[in-house]
Amino acid sequence: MKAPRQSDVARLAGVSQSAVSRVVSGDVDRIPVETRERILAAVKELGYVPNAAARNLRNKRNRLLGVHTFEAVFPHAREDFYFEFLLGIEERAEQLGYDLVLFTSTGTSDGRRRIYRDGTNRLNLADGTVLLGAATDREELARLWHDGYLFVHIGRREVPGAEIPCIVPDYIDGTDRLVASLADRGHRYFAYLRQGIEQEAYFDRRAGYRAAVERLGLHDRSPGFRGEPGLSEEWLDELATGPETAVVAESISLAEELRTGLAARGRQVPEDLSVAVLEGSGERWDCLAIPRKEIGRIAIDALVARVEDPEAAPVSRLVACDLVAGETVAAPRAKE
Amino acid sequence: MKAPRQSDVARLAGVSQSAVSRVVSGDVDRIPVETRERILAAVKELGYVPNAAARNLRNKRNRLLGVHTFEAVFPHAREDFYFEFLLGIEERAEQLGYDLVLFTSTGTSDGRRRIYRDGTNRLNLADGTVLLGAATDREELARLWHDGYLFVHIGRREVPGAEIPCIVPDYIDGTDRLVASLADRGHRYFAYLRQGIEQEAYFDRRAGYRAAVERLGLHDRSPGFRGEPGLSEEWLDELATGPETAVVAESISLAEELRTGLAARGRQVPEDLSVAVLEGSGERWDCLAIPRKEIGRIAIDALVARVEDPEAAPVSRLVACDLVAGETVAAPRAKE
DNA sequence: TTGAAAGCGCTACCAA
DNA sequence: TTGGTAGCGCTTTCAA
Repeated sequence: MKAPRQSDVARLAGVSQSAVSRVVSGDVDRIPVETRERILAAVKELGYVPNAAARNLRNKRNRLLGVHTFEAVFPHAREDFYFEFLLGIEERAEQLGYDLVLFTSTGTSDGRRRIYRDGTNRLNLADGTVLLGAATDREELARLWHDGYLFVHIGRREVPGAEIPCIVPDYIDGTDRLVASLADRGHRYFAYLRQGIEQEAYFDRRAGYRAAVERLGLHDRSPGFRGEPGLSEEWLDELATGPETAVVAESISLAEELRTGLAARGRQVPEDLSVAVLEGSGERWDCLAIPRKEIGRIAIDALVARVEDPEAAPVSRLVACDLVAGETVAAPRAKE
Repeated sequence: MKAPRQSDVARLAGVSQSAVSRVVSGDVDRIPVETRERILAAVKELGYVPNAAARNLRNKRNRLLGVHTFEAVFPHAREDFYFEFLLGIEERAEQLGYDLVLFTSTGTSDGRRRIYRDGTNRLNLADGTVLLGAATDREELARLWHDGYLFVHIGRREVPGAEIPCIVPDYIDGTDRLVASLADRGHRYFAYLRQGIEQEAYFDRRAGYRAAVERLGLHDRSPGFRGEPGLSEEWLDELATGPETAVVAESISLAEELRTGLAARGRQVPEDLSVAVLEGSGERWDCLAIPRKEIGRIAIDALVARVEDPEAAPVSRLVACDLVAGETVAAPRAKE
């Protein structure tokens, strides 16, 4: 019942162990057909299967890619956060013939998952790892990078002193195009609703917004544009009566708050005010769609490229976002 | 940039490699604190992390559990088929400090995943593997079992000549209890709607149904009870007018067909006829709920028990199903 | 064409 | 308490 080794196969076939190794690992060029068939027969008879651990040790390769999420995958998969990424990751890994390791072992009691635990990490089980998720501990990323691990991060993460390879939605360009499409429909007076989150992904949206406003000579006198988060009653009053005809919101919840506030003031979306959202939406908002599945695929490609060519330089990639038409944008209406 | 090994640490700390090994693998009893701290300092300075492949080769253990599904996980996760199982698997693996390998590499062009590919399999990457999914190739299971792999199968699978350890919902008992609960409410005349699927899980439901009918002295003259699948127009006519007051259906789709057919005959569920379903349901059917998450957890426990004690005998486990009350069962009404 | 042998990095046994 | 050393099963070089 013990697993047979190459030496067992070799003995049975009456050849040397190295011959067996050559045959089973497909380096078959210089082995006569007849010998090969004897070996293959012995392999079959004994039910020989190569020992993965030994191969890994020898080859420094695994055909194993890691997926590290900073919290449990499946509870969130349902909420679609990880889900689409994983879809792309799994699909591409399957196409390329890699297996996937889910790093689940380092969960802490608070539900977060760390990379290092007791100064050690298991990422080297895999040939390379995709990191994804919110609120990464930047120290860990920096250390990982310094330790020379092969990884890519989904979502932009800037860490001083390290150059993290990231696959990121191009929020700058996406936001810029979204604003441009509003301008195309005739909007000139804009307002921006900002969240209280200070993170790379939001910096990008703000940069894209500002760029479009300046380039297209649009007007924005909103607190959000000047850096103030949230939506005040005063601004709702302003929006209800002021010159603004289009609002760009960082989140669906802000957009919803806006719609409610406007309704209370007798204003409708999109008849009185057009609203677009800078994140994906299952509902009918006009919005920016993050191509999550594609990002997952690209992350695997980026990783595999480096696994298979260790000389290859780490690269970050921007992935274009789609503009999704909904029912919350219309042409501007002149206010009385 | 090359990963440091124990020998590097040893040199820096001025001790032998075996001392380093002892310290980093926690076998620390007989090492003076002072030495240990020197070693730990060297570990930290070099950023040493143990090589998983080497450990694995040496220890024959990985703290890695495999998950093999017979098709892609994520597309189906959404439909809730794999999802709840995986939730339990992930949760328990995390608690026990194991990582998970998703075997994605053996996808074939038709979307199915095999275990063996070119006579080889990668399951030995993991200490043990949970197999789950529909339509397993029984040959592969038999071979796996013969080759002495450590695995458990979610869902019952009988293979001649092999004794597959399975974690299965207890359909026999669950169906029996469901029928008993109908009988408790006063139902005596039953009908059974059978699918055209011949699989262990359905055999069990049928066995449980038969057992309850016989034990409780109930009546059933339905074709389904006698072995005929589907739901004919004739039977709908019979059910609309006959003595039956309760119907047990193997699937939601059969139950829906029934409801539609009865409605066409002026009969309502549950006023005229109570209906219970032998699978889970997001809707309002009275049904049997498969405790998927718990099964996932138990599968991991069963696997880990054997990983950690190779002497332990493989066991199959039955997991009790819950009866879920819906809106499709009522007390029987005397037919006019 | 074939085989002997040197490691891959680690653990654990045994001797000092 | 410490360290030398023998492998774990495999790949690959080098020599026959």
